[in-house]
Amino acid sequence: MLTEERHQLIRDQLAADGKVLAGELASRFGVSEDTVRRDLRELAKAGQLRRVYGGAVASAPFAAATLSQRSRHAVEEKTRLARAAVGLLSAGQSLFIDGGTTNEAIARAIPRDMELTIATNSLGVASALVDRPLVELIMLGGRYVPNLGTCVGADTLAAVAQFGADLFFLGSCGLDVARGVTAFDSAEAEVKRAMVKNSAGIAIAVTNDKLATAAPYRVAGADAIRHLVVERTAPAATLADFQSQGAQVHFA
Amino acid sequence: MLTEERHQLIRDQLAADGKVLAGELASRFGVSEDTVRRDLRELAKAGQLRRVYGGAVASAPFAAATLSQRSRHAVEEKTRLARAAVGLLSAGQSLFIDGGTTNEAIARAIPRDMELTIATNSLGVASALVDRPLVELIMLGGRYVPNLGTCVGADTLAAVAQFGADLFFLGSCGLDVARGVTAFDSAEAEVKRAMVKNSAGIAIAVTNDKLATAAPYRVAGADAIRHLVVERTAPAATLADFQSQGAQVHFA
DNA sequence: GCATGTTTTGCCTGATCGTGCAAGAAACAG
DNA sequence: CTGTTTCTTGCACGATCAGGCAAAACATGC
Repeated sequence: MLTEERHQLIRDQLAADGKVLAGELASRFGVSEDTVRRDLRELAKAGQLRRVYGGAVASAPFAAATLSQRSRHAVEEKTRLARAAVGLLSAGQSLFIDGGTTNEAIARAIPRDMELTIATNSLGVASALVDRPLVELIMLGGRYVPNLGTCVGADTLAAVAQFGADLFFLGSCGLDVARGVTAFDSAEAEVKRAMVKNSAGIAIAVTNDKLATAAPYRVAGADAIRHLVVERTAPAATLADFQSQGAQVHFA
Repeated sequence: MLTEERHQLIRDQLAADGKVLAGELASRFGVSEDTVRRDLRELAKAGQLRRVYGGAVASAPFAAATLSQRSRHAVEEKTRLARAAVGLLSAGQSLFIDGGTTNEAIARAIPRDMELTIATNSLGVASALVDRPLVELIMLGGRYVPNLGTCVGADTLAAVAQFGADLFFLGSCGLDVARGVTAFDSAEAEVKRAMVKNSAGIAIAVTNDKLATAAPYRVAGADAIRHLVVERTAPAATLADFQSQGAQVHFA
């Protein structure tokens, strides 16, 4: 097995799982742990991952948010949501993809052989898409906000205005039938609103903890949601409310 | 068996498997490993594959390119260059940082306690900076080009025009006293020129292999370079030429 | 046919790189 | 605190590499 091959497999697993274990890689590759450690050290030096005791995790922006803050359960759940969300896509579409860990999972779940045009203001989403040769990637620039992992501001709004999407994967901070989709940050909400305006349809993938909650800044009404991707365990009553507003519900 | 025949078979297997092993090819073709190595070397020179220890892999999609296209030595060398380049900075400055592996190394080398405003069109540079709380990061959006790892195009130019920098870390494809700084790609060169225009000073960090070489598209004249960061082993004659054009030379 | 020059190939040599092993240091868990 | 796991460092061995050299294959011109 080529050294290069191992490096690629490590990158792949990092993109998929967000982490790798030194011992596990060693037995999978049939080499000593020392060799794996050397591989990890090199990749870390090249900035492609962050070394931690026992293995490595994806380098920012995934890692910090994906692994340390969230429970493992949430990661798996989001991956499931992402797989279901990707089912809404068809080749040749153009998309807006918003920031947030769920949307990053969606970006990672996009199949490598699907041709798409994707505009995003999230560095995490963009990073997940860089090695998809069939994806035309438009980065929506602007002032980067570390807490959000996305770009916002006047420059971002100007860039959004130049793009039209068939579908918008909206990252949601709060989702309530009465309040609609809401965000915690004013500038963030502004960008989301611009994306809504330039999209033919809106899709939202959320974990249960976001359902029936609201944040200060309004992005869109509940009736604007076309597709809602939720966990199987989502409360039926809440879902029925959204369906009555015209949303299609998809289970992960 | 014709040389050309072998080359075609190698290309075929690369397209199918993504990798080839020197020893395996030798026994399959019934030639010595040396011959296979020569084949691989030629194909690599023509950019049709990427040579690695033990064989070769399909030439690089971005992720692989960033890291491994370069030898271990190059990574270390670039890290050294980066440390020296960071020495040019002082707190409170605003910077343009261009794409390229050397500039990504510079971004990683920026101290965590330094306050800076940084605009970049490179996803790699941006990713390296996301967890630096004191860095105000401006992402220059646009159409993302996988081969370059940067955003280019009209949107990028518009974003560059809105920013002014004290210093511009220019990624150089070719650097020659007569031809100046040159790039391989037309759109890339255009963005670089816009950054040059909006910067008070230009800094370039290069490994020896870029010195005294040129690419098709001109970015700036040699006299525009204020700081040139080079390896200790850089040829003195070449450096003297740049110094006579007004560049300060810094050794890694 | 024959001589000459070029290209290709295999082998050799010294150098480099990747790997596993061992010892000591460091990080973690109880 | 103690014991365990993981990590780094140094070392040795084998695999792989680039460059030089000479023989063989091939092309070219007379």
